[in-house]
Amino acid sequence: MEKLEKNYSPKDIEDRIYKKWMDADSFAANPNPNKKPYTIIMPPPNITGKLHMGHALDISLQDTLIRYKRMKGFEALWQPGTDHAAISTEVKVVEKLKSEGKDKHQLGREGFMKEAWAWKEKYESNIIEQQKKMGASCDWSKLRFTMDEGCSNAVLKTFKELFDKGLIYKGKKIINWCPVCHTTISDAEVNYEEQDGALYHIRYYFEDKNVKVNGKNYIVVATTRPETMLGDTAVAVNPDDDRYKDIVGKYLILPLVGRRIQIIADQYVDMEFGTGFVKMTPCHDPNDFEVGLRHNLEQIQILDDDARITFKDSKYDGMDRVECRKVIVEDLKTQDFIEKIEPYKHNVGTHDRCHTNIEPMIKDQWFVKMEPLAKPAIDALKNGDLKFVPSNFANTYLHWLENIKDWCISRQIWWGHRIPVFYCKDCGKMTVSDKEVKECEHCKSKNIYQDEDTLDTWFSSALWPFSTLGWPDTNDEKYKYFYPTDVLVTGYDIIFFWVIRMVFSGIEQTGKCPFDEVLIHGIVRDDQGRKMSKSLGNGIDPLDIIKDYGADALRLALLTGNAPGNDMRFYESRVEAARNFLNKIWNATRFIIMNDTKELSFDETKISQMNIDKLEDKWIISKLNNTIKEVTNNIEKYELGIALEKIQKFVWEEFCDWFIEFKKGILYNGTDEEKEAAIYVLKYVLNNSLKLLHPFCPFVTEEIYGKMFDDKLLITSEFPEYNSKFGFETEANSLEYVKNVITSIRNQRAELNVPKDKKPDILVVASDETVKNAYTMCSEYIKTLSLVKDIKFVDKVDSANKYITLTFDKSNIYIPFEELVDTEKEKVRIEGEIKKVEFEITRAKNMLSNEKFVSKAPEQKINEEKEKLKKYEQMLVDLKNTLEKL
RNA sequence: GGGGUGUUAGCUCAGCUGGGAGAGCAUCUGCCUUACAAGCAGGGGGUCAUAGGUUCGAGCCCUAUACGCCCCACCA
Repeated sequence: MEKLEKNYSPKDIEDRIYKKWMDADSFAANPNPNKKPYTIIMPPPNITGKLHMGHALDISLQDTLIRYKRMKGFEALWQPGTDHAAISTEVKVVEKLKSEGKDKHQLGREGFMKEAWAWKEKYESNIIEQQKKMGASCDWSKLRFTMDEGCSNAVLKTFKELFDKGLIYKGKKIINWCPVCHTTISDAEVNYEEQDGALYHIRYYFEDKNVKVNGKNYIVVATTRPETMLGDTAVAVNPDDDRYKDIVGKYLILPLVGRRIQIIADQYVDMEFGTGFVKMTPCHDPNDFEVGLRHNLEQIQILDDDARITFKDSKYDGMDRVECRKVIVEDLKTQDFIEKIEPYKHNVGTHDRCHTNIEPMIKDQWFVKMEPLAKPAIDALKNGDLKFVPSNFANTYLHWLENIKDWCISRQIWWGHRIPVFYCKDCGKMTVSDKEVKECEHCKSKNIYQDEDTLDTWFSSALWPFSTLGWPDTNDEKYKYFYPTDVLVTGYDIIFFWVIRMVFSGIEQTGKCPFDEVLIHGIVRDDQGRKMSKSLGNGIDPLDIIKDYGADALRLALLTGNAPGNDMRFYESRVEAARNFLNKIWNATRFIIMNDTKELSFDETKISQMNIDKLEDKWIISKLNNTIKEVTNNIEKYELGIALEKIQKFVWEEFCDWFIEFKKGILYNGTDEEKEAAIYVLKYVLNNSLKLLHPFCPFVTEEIYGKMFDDKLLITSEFPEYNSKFGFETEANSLEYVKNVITSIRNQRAELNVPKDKKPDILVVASDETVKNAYTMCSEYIKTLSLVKDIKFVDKVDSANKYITLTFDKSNIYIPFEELVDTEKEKVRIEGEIKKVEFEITRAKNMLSNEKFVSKAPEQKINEEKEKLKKYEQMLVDLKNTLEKL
């Protein structure tokens, strides 16, 4: 066995260990009839930049699960890949080109695509490097990309099938337009931001000067976007609004424009708000658009793709939308059309990628008809085919699906999957195909051209769970074996974007829900609870943390004490604590190696050879055994934070602080046989601890395991199993009793400031054989760990005032600190103890005398209380005795 | 407006199906004890937001209130 450095130093080991796994092909997962499959598909990171803390959490969770399942004997596939991230990437590439003095349109579609692919190559490899640094054990040989050939085939196939079923259609509808990115975006990509604006109250005069309302010959409409009045084609009131019943159907003259528009009645209008009149701009407001359809209103488009005004033969034509607003307001003021202007805060839709205010516009776009697709996705959840962890996210999921609108999937950008629709210049008909198209399928003309638009990025990621596994080839072995996948791990922020779309696409295309469970995690925030963002500059690069503390420490920091679905704050001190823990286990190993002078062999398959005769051996093995059971249980329920806390507690407290301390006496002064036995148990516990820990902090555990256990690989070892033979309940209880004794003596020493070199004999009065045995068997430990010279059993002591008295269940300890005992203080202390015990007795008595408790509580609980009562009553007698003697 | 969620130690958070409140950090005391000062030993610190209710028993379940956060809708 090699020696270990004094301090754990992650940077010396992590890259080397990762290479070791790669060389051994440990991450590979392939269809294997002898094993059960376990599959996680990685949410593909966008190739727009580097990974952030959120990714680090995502990776840590998935890697922990996949490593655990791998060790549990599953053929565990973690399918990696990246996402082309259509608009986001296109924006980045355009920016890059701009900085080089190039222009997208100059380059042309082909030239631009070349640049974009180069970008992809570069950023994809960065991302993969980072994932490897994190310890991600994905099967890299299966790396995929949403625009690779297989995924593209899946997209074409899906488009074609949905089109043939009538679930994809082209239509002129109102959509969200980003004037900067020059593309439509889906409803999900619109973010509403509160902005300061104004509510402009504008007078619209009646055409017929004789018509009056409230004694005036005009009405007042309120708007936040006065420039849109150029596209007004009506004014609406609520049909139940008694104030305006008489004027419905009358005509108004649009100020500045002179257009004749009618007053219509529609339920959409809220009578309570403002004046009760709403101007209708069907082309530039989604609600007005709907009203317009109901009333056959004229649609007048007044904005172009740059959000400049298009209003022929007017001074406004060609003005920017913001500029035009000022001019229009000025003109309205001059001509006395403005009633008033109020400051007004309101929500404005912005593009989530570039934060530009979006403009609703009517355009000819491609849509997915959602209602028929949503229903099976709703059913999947209701049937239990799909589960969320934590379960409350199911509400979010259902609410979205139950209120779903059609999904606009066409984008006016180049980077993405081009819509597989071809138009014939001769017959004018469309050809939709998942194969190469050479001619019009209707008239066989070769005079065809392809739709210029590409698909929403989520269209391809929706297929990710099966497109990565070989679909549409349903005979692909990977698909047959690994699909449907087991769990999807992702943040709650993309349930709408991604999770839902994968579910309905999976059900529609493969007939199966693509995963059984969705494990939702929260956002990693900064130490003040703010979202990490570029604009705030408060982001922490996972790589910086790894450089300082190692990936294992980062993983532990992210996983410890974190509950599914909850946000967490990231503190460097958390990482430090994690690193300290790793150093602890590192040094425990070092201790074992140093004391294993004969380099004894250890065969983990032959536990029966182990000599488990000491009390502390049975105790630690029983503790370990229980830890294994609980931790397994926690991991299976995705309670990784709890699992990790339990392992850490076991390793640090039970193993290091107690067990190793117990064993020091034997290792320093024991016989060879005793030493050998001790080393074996130490190795056994360490071996199992490493296995329990490996899924969480793979590097350091693998490193230690390699040094300790013949250079075998931990990653492919078996996860510990609960062993019913290792209960040892009685022995474990005895040792816990002794621990309590040791702690109590230490406590008194500390309270009284007893110097270390003062080692008294202690007197023990024990009323029970088991207790007495515990003292005898552990006498050496009590002596060493609580600095006691000797333990003497006596029947009683005459006078207590020479002693500090400690009372336990069925035993009392008397420590002769004659000159240190302040009788008065000691009395106060004992009286305090008596009060505590009396409180307990009262509590137990009350419970047991409560008829309802006795008749309704489970028997086990009642017996427990009876036991407690007995124990405390005995202790009370002992304490009172002591007090009397003082 | 609808939905979700939070309020537990000085700070950040755990607390599984209801059965005597936990961790890390911080803090105080004493220790350079030959695995580890990235450590050891010991201590202090909580009316589990408030008010009701269900229950033999509530941090946990129900109702209401207060304050906070998130998501959806997007009233011109």
